[in-house]
Amino acid sequence: MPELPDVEWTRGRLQKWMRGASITSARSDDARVLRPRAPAVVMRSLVGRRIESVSRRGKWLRIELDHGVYVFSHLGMTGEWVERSTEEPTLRAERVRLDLRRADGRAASVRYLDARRFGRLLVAREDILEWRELGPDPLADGLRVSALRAAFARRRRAVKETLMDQTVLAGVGNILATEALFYARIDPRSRSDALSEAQVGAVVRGLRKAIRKELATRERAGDEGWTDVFEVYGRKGQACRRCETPLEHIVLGGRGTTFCRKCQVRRNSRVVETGA
DNA sequence: CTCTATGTTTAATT
DNA sequence: GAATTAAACATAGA
Repeated sequence: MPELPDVEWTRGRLQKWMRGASITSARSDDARVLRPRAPAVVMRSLVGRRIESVSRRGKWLRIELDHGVYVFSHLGMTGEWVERSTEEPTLRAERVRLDLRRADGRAASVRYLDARRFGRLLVAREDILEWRELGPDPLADGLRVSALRAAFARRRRAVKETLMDQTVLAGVGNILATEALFYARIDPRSRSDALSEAQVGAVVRGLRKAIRKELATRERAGDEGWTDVFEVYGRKGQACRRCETPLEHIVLGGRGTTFCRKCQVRRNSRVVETGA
């Protein structure tokens, strides 16, 4: 589930479920998700706290409790938060359970599910390093071409890898990077430091378009499931929607990467590589 | 059985 | 030391 649009959608739902409520019970025995601290210790620190707000930077969620306590949640690859009744038994892949008492006296139960357990849940009294090191968030801070171009210029990696670097931009994952580069008509293998101002501008517009599209898909779906329709992600071998050419699939930085070799032009600097 | 997966961290290598 | 690359993590689904 987890890129900026999914996490933002999750933030809204968590806030709706939790704001103003108090935690009556907190349970988890999952040492992996709660790493590096002991589950019982973490859970004990939550009982009795009231939830004030839920915020997000990049792919991190920050649930703000009273007494200056923060719960940081990262969804990893397969994490999700759901709301159930307190009677609902433990769900498949349920790792954390928070039972709540709302302002109106009603009880509710919010669960964190995560099959692969790449996600994390941390409790702290200040912002954690992973949160502080994040680059600008496209929604909270906006995207600025000049700043992004400067960050691009400092890296020699492929533009897709640079886009997914969370210290460059917070929240861009494999889907958003793949889709944005298709909209921008730039080959994902292009070195980020080879892009012109105009090309970085195209990447920024591509990111905005991809983010808006995914947020809209989620909003429209409400509580129902939805199917994301992508331009290129997950469409290896299928026809490019722009020129019908079969889409290419490569591995870049260890991640599957789909693109159109005809529409997406490679932008490389002319500087000769060092070495043989 | 094999391959792939919306992410990040860590060890190894250049 | 900085940068890059591969492997690891854990599980489900095609």
